[in-house]
Amino acid sequence: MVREEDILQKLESHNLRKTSFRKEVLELFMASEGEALSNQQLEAQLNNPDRITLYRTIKAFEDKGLIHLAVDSGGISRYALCLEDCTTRSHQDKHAHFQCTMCGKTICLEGEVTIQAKAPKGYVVERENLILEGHCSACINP
Amino acid sequence: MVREEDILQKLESHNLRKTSFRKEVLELFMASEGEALSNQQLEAQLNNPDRITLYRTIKAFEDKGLIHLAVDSGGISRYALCLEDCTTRSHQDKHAHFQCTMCGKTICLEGEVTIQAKAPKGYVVERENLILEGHCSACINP
DNA sequence: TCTACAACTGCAACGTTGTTGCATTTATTT
DNA sequence: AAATAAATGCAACAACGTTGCAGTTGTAGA
Repeated sequence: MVREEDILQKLESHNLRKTSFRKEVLELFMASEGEALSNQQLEAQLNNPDRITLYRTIKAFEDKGLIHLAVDSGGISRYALCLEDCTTRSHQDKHAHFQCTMCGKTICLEGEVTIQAKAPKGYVVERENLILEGHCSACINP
Repeated sequence: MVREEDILQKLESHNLRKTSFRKEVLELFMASEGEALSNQQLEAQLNNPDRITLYRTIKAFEDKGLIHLAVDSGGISRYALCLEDCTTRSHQDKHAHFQCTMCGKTICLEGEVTIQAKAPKGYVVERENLILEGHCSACINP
Protein backbone atom coordinates (compact mmCIF):
# COMPACT_ATOMS: atom_id res chain seq x y z
CA MET A 1 0.00 0.00 0.00
CA VAL A 2 1.18 3.47 -0.86
CA ARG A 3 0.63 6.34 1.56
CA GLU A 4 -1.15 9.43 0.20
CA GLU A 5 1.38 11.49 2.13
CA ASP A 6 4.29 9.96 0.23
CA ILE A 7 2.61 10.54 -3.11
CA LEU A 8 2.04 14.22 -2.36
CA GLN A 9 5.56 14.65 -1.07
CA LYS A 10 7.04 13.16 -4.21
CA LEU A 11 4.96 15.35 -6.50
CA GLU A 12 5.87 18.46 -4.52
CA SER A 13 9.57 17.73 -4.43
CA HIS A 14 9.59 17.39 -8.21
CA ASN A 15 7.65 20.60 -8.82
CA LEU A 16 4.55 18.88 -10.07
CA ARG A 17 1.02 19.98 -9.20
CA LYS A 18 -0.99 17.71 -6.98
CA THR A 19 -3.94 16.96 -9.25
CA SER A 20 -6.10 13.90 -8.77
CA PHE A 21 -4.99 12.48 -12.10
CA ARG A 22 -1.30 12.74 -11.29
CA LYS A 23 -1.83 11.30 -7.87
CA GLU A 24 -3.48 8.26 -9.41
CA VAL A 25 -0.73 7.75 -11.96
CA LEU A 26 2.08 8.22 -9.49
CA GLU A 27 0.42 5.78 -7.12
CA LEU A 28 0.56 3.11 -9.82
CA PHE A 29 4.27 3.66 -10.30
CA MET A 30 4.94 3.63 -6.58
CA ALA A 31 2.93 0.45 -6.15
CA SER A 32 4.66 -1.35 -9.02
CA GLU A 33 7.81 -2.32 -7.12
CA GLY A 34 10.38 -1.38 -9.75
CA GLU A 35 8.39 -2.71 -12.66
CA ALA A 36 8.47 -0.51 -15.76
CA LEU A 37 4.94 0.21 -17.02
CA SER A 38 3.70 0.87 -20.53
CA ASN A 39 0.96 3.34 -21.46
CA GLN A 40 -1.28 0.36 -22.04
CA GLN A 41 -0.67 -1.04 -18.57
CA LEU A 42 -1.32 2.34 -16.99
CA GLU A 43 -4.51 2.91 -18.97
CA ALA A 44 -5.81 -0.47 -17.92
CA GLN A 45 -5.36 0.34 -14.24
CA LEU A 46 -6.83 3.84 -14.27
CA ASN A 47 -10.57 4.42 -14.26
CA ASN A 48 -11.47 5.69 -17.70
CA PRO A 49 -8.47 7.92 -18.25
CA ASP A 50 -7.96 10.38 -21.09
CA ARG A 51 -5.24 8.95 -23.33
CA ILE A 52 -3.82 12.34 -24.20
CA THR A 53 -3.65 13.51 -20.62
CA LEU A 54 -1.85 10.31 -19.74
CA TYR A 55 0.74 10.95 -22.45
CA ARG A 56 1.31 14.46 -21.15
CA THR A 57 1.42 13.33 -17.55
CA ILE A 58 4.10 10.80 -18.42
CA LYS A 59 6.05 13.43 -20.29
CA ALA A 60 5.83 15.78 -17.32
CA PHE A 61 6.97 13.06 -14.92
CA GLU A 62 9.86 12.26 -17.22
CA ASP A 63 10.89 15.88 -17.67
CA LYS A 64 10.96 16.42 -13.92
CA GLY A 65 13.07 13.32 -13.33
CA LEU A 66 10.41 11.30 -11.56
CA ILE A 67 10.37 8.44 -14.04
CA HIS A 68 12.59 7.28 -16.87
CA LEU A 69 11.99 5.59 -20.20
CA ALA A 70 12.96 2.01 -20.94
CA VAL A 71 12.24 0.98 -24.52
CA ASP A 72 12.04 -2.77 -24.62
CA SER A 73 13.48 -4.89 -27.42
CA GLY A 74 10.09 -5.05 -29.07
CA GLY A 75 9.95 -1.28 -29.31
CA ILE A 76 7.36 -0.72 -26.58
CA SER A 77 7.99 2.28 -24.31
CA ARG A 78 7.84 1.56 -20.63
CA TYR A 79 8.47 3.87 -17.72
CA ALA A 80 9.77 3.25 -14.24
CA LEU A 81 10.25 5.32 -11.10
CA CYS A 82 13.69 6.81 -10.72
CA LEU A 83 15.66 6.14 -7.59
CA GLU A 84 16.65 8.83 -5.11
CA ASP A 85 19.89 9.66 -6.84
CA CYS A 86 18.28 9.82 -10.25
CA THR A 87 18.37 13.51 -11.08
CA THR A 88 17.13 15.16 -14.24
CA ARG A 89 20.65 15.29 -15.56
CA SER A 90 21.76 11.78 -14.83
CA HIS A 91 18.64 9.69 -14.93
CA GLN A 92 19.24 8.41 -18.41
CA ASP A 93 22.70 7.06 -17.83
CA LYS A 94 23.48 3.39 -17.47
CA HIS A 95 20.04 2.01 -17.96
CA ALA A 96 19.79 -1.67 -17.27
CA HIS A 97 16.51 -3.51 -17.45
CA PHE A 98 15.26 -7.05 -17.51
CA GLN A 99 12.30 -8.13 -19.59
CA CYS A 100 10.47 -11.44 -19.39
CA THR A 101 9.82 -12.79 -22.88
CA MET A 102 6.78 -14.71 -21.64
CA CYS A 103 4.74 -12.18 -19.68
CA GLY A 104 6.44 -8.98 -20.84
CA LYS A 105 7.16 -7.84 -17.29
CA THR A 106 10.01 -5.35 -17.25
CA ILE A 107 11.98 -4.38 -14.17
CA CYS A 108 14.88 -2.06 -13.45
CA LEU A 109 18.23 -3.55 -12.47
CA GLU A 110 20.29 -1.30 -10.31
CA GLY A 111 23.98 -1.08 -9.54
CA GLU A 112 24.91 -4.55 -10.67
CA VAL A 113 26.03 -4.09 -14.25
CA THR A 114 29.44 -3.98 -15.86
CA ILE A 115 29.87 -3.45 -19.56
CA GLN A 116 33.02 -3.58 -21.62
CA ALA A 117 32.46 -2.60 -25.20
CA LYS A 118 34.43 -0.94 -27.94
CA ALA A 119 33.05 1.47 -30.46
CA PRO A 120 34.98 2.12 -33.70
CA LYS A 121 37.85 4.60 -33.74
CA GLY A 122 36.73 8.19 -33.52
CA TYR A 123 33.44 7.32 -31.84
CA VAL A 124 32.58 8.58 -28.35
CA VAL A 125 30.31 6.56 -26.09
CA GLU A 126 28.26 8.57 -23.62
CA ARG A 127 25.54 6.24 -22.54
CA GLU A 128 24.88 2.54 -22.22
CA ASN A 129 21.48 1.02 -22.54
CA LEU A 130 21.19 -2.63 -21.62
CA ILE A 131 18.20 -4.91 -21.81
CA LEU A 132 18.44 -8.44 -20.53
CA GLU A 133 15.79 -10.85 -21.75
CA GLY A 134 14.68 -14.15 -20.29
CA HIS A 135 12.08 -15.49 -17.91
CA CYS A 136 10.95 -13.99 -14.62
CA SER A 137 10.50 -16.10 -11.51
CA ALA A 138 6.72 -16.04 -11.78
CA CYS A 139 6.82 -17.52 -15.29
CA ILE A 140 9.35 -20.19 -14.31
CA ASN A 141 7.49 -21.32 -11.20
CA PRO A 142 3.78 -20.84 -11.87
CA MET B 1 29.56 -0.36 -55.16
CA VAL B 2 27.68 -3.62 -54.77
CA ARG B 3 27.89 -6.27 -57.46
CA GLU B 4 24.60 -7.56 -58.89
CA GLU B 5 26.10 -11.02 -58.73
CA ASP B 6 26.60 -10.81 -54.97
CA ILE B 7 23.06 -9.59 -54.40
CA LEU B 8 21.58 -12.48 -56.36
CA GLN B 9 23.81 -14.99 -54.63
CA LYS B 10 22.75 -13.72 -51.20
CA LEU B 11 19.06 -13.89 -52.05
CA GLU B 12 19.42 -17.39 -53.45
CA SER B 13 21.37 -18.75 -50.50
CA HIS B 14 18.64 -17.52 -48.16
CA ASN B 15 15.79 -19.01 -50.20
CA LEU B 16 14.41 -15.66 -51.26
CA ARG B 17 13.08 -14.96 -54.76
CA LYS B 18 15.05 -12.59 -56.91
CA THR B 19 12.46 -9.92 -57.54
CA SER B 20 13.46 -6.41 -58.56
CA PHE B 21 12.07 -5.00 -55.33
CA ARG B 22 14.08 -7.33 -53.13
CA LYS B 23 17.20 -6.72 -55.15
CA GLU B 24 16.84 -2.99 -54.58
CA VAL B 25 16.27 -3.36 -50.85
CA LEU B 26 19.10 -5.81 -50.35
CA GLU B 27 21.44 -3.56 -52.31
CA LEU B 28 20.74 -0.76 -49.83
CA PHE B 29 21.64 -3.00 -46.91
CA MET B 30 24.78 -4.26 -48.61
CA ALA B 31 25.85 -0.73 -49.45
CA SER B 32 25.26 0.58 -45.93
CA GLU B 33 28.49 -0.73 -44.42
CA GLY B 34 27.07 -2.16 -41.22
CA GLU B 35 24.68 0.68 -40.61
CA ALA B 36 21.26 -0.37 -39.33
CA LEU B 37 18.50 1.17 -41.43
CA SER B 38 14.96 2.16 -40.46
CA ASN B 39 11.92 1.76 -42.68
CA GLN B 40 11.99 5.49 -43.17
CA GLN B 41 15.58 5.47 -44.38
CA LEU B 42 14.86 2.63 -46.77
CA GLU B 43 11.74 4.30 -48.14
CA ALA B 44 13.68 7.48 -48.77
CA GLN B 45 16.28 5.67 -50.86
CA LEU B 46 13.92 3.55 -52.95
CA ASN B 47 12.09 5.00 -55.91
CA ASN B 48 8.45 5.26 -54.94
CA PRO B 49 8.17 2.01 -53.00
CA ASP B 50 4.99 0.46 -51.66
CA ARG B 51 5.12 0.81 -47.88
CA ILE B 52 3.36 -2.49 -47.27
CA THR B 53 5.61 -4.44 -49.60
CA LEU B 54 8.61 -2.97 -47.84
CA TYR B 55 7.29 -4.13 -44.47
CA ARG B 56 6.79 -7.62 -45.83
CA THR B 57 10.14 -7.67 -47.54
CA ILE B 58 11.84 -6.73 -44.30
CA LYS B 59 9.91 -9.42 -42.47
CA ALA B 60 10.93 -11.99 -45.08
CA PHE B 61 14.59 -10.95 -44.85
CA GLU B 62 14.40 -11.19 -41.08
CA ASP B 63 12.70 -14.59 -41.10
CA LYS B 64 15.33 -16.00 -43.42
CA GLY B 65 18.19 -14.70 -41.29
CA LEU B 66 19.44 -12.11 -43.76
CA ILE B 67 18.94 -9.11 -41.48
CA HIS B 68 18.27 -8.59 -37.80
CA LEU B 69 16.30 -6.07 -35.79
CA ALA B 70 17.90 -3.42 -33.60
CA VAL B 71 15.38 -1.28 -31.72
CA ASP B 72 17.11 1.94 -30.77
CA SER B 73 16.62 3.67 -27.43
CA GLY B 74 14.05 5.98 -28.96
CA GLY B 75 11.92 3.01 -29.98
CA ILE B 76 12.67 3.14 -33.71
CA SER B 77 13.16 -0.23 -35.41
CA ARG B 78 16.28 -0.51 -37.52
CA TYR B 79 17.60 -3.47 -39.43
CA ALA B 80 21.12 -4.51 -40.34
CA LEU B 81 22.67 -7.26 -42.42
CA CYS B 82 23.65 -10.33 -40.48
CA LEU B 83 27.20 -11.57 -40.66
CA GLU B 84 28.17 -14.94 -42.12
CA ASP B 85 27.78 -16.81 -38.87
CA CYS B 86 24.42 -15.26 -38.11
CA THR B 87 21.99 -18.12 -38.60
CA THR B 88 18.24 -18.03 -38.18
CA ARG B 89 18.58 -19.59 -34.77
CA SER B 90 21.31 -17.44 -33.34
CA HIS B 91 21.01 -14.11 -35.03
CA GLN B 92 19.18 -12.46 -32.19
CA ASP B 93 21.67 -13.27 -29.47
CA LYS B 94 24.11 -10.79 -28.05
CA HIS B 95 23.05 -7.76 -29.98
CA ALA B 96 25.32 -4.81 -29.57
CA HIS B 97 24.78 -1.59 -31.43
CA PHE B 98 26.00 1.97 -31.35
CA GLN B 99 23.74 4.90 -32.05
CA CYS B 100 24.79 8.49 -32.63
CA THR B 101 22.53 10.85 -30.69
CA MET B 102 23.19 13.64 -33.17
CA CYS B 103 22.57 12.09 -36.60
CA GLY B 104 20.80 8.91 -35.51
CA LYS B 105 23.23 6.68 -37.37
CA THR B 106 23.19 3.18 -35.93
CA ILE B 107 25.86 0.57 -36.55
CA CYS B 108 26.45 -2.99 -35.43
CA LEU B 109 29.30 -3.73 -33.06
CA GLU B 110 30.67 -7.21 -33.40
CA GLY B 111 32.63 -9.48 -31.11
CA GLU B 112 33.91 -6.85 -28.74
CA VAL B 113 31.39 -6.82 -25.93
CA THR B 114 31.49 -8.21 -22.41
CA ILE B 115 28.57 -7.87 -20.05
CA GLN B 116 28.34 -8.79 -16.41
CA ALA B 117 24.90 -8.29 -15.00
CA LYS B 118 22.79 -9.88 -12.31
CA ALA B 119 19.08 -10.42 -12.51
CA PRO B 120 17.09 -11.00 -9.31
CA LYS B 121 16.95 -14.45 -7.76
CA GLY B 122 14.83 -16.90 -9.68
CA TYR B 123 15.22 -15.02 -12.94
CA VAL B 124 16.86 -16.59 -15.98
CA VAL B 125 18.68 -14.44 -18.52
CA GLU B 126 18.69 -15.75 -22.07
CA ARG B 127 19.61 -12.78 -24.19
CA GLU B 128 21.44 -9.50 -23.89
CA ASN B 129 20.59 -6.46 -25.89
CA LEU B 130 23.05 -3.58 -25.66
CA ILE B 131 22.83 -0.14 -27.20
CA LEU B 132 25.70 2.29 -26.77
CA GLU B 133 24.88 5.93 -27.38
CA GLY B 134 27.17 8.82 -28.15
CA HIS B 135 28.61 10.62 -31.14
CA CYS B 136 29.91 9.09 -34.36
CA SER B 137 33.14 10.24 -35.94
CA ALA B 138 31.36 12.19 -38.67
CA CYS B 139 29.46 14.27 -36.10
CA ILE B 140 32.58 14.92 -34.03
CA ASN B 141 34.76 15.99 -36.95
CA PRO B 142 32.48 17.65 -39.47
C1' DT C 1 -9.51 34.04 2.35
C1' DC C 2 -10.03 35.78 -2.20
C1' DT C 3 -8.08 36.74 -6.66
C1' DA C 4 -5.37 36.15 -10.66
C1' DC C 5 -2.45 33.58 -13.24
C1' DA C 6 -0.22 29.63 -14.73
C1' DA C 7 -0.68 24.88 -15.21
C1' DC C 8 -3.44 20.92 -16.11
C1' DT C 9 -7.30 18.52 -18.30
C1' DG C 10 -10.32 16.80 -21.87
C1' DC C 11 -11.93 16.94 -26.50
C1' DA C 12 -11.32 17.08 -31.59
C1' DA C 13 -8.57 16.54 -35.27
C1' DC C 14 -4.62 14.84 -37.33
C1' DG C 15 -0.15 12.17 -38.47
C1' DT C 16 2.79 8.18 -38.38
C1' DT C 17 3.61 3.37 -38.10
C1' DG C 18 2.37 -1.13 -38.81
C1' DT C 19 -1.17 -5.02 -40.10
C1' DT C 20 -4.67 -7.89 -42.81
C1' DG C 21 -7.32 -9.35 -46.87
C1' DC C 22 -7.63 -9.85 -51.65
C1' DA C 23 -6.92 -9.57 -56.60
C1' DT C 24 -3.08 -9.31 -59.79
C1' DT C 25 1.56 -10.03 -61.29
C1' DT C 26 5.98 -12.41 -61.22
C1' DA C 27 9.48 -16.03 -60.46
C1' DT C 28 10.45 -20.70 -60.43
C1' DT C 29 9.76 -25.70 -61.45
C1' DT C 30 8.66 -29.33 -64.72
C1' DA D 1 5.53 -22.90 -72.30
C1' DA D 2 2.29 -24.02 -68.58
C1' DA D 3 1.31 -24.69 -63.83
C1' DT D 4 1.87 -23.20 -59.28
C1' DA D 5 3.56 -21.02 -55.51
C1' DA D 6 5.18 -16.65 -53.96
C1' DA D 7 5.49 -11.66 -54.15
C1' DT D 8 3.36 -7.27 -55.18
C1' DG D 9 0.18 -3.34 -54.84
C1' DC D 10 -4.09 -1.49 -53.35
C1' DA D 11 -7.75 -0.61 -49.85
C1' DA D 12 -9.13 -0.64 -45.43
C1' DC D 13 -8.13 -0.72 -40.79
C1' DA D 14 -5.89 -0.49 -36.01
C1' DA D 15 -2.56 1.20 -32.60
C1' DC D 16 0.19 4.75 -31.01
C1' DG D 17 1.36 9.34 -30.49
C1' DT D 18 1.02 14.68 -31.21
C1' DT D 19 -0.98 19.49 -31.55
C1' DG D 20 -4.35 23.15 -30.78
C1' DC D 21 -7.77 25.05 -28.08
C1' DA D 22 -11.35 25.96 -24.65
C1' DG D 23 -12.52 25.07 -20.04
C1' DT D 24 -11.10 23.71 -15.29
C1' DT D 25 -8.11 23.40 -11.30
C1' DG D 26 -4.10 24.31 -8.24
C1' DT D 27 -1.14 27.66 -6.23
C1' DA D 28 1.13 31.98 -5.04
C1' DG D 29 0.41 36.54 -3.53
C1' DA D 30 -2.41 40.34 -1.94
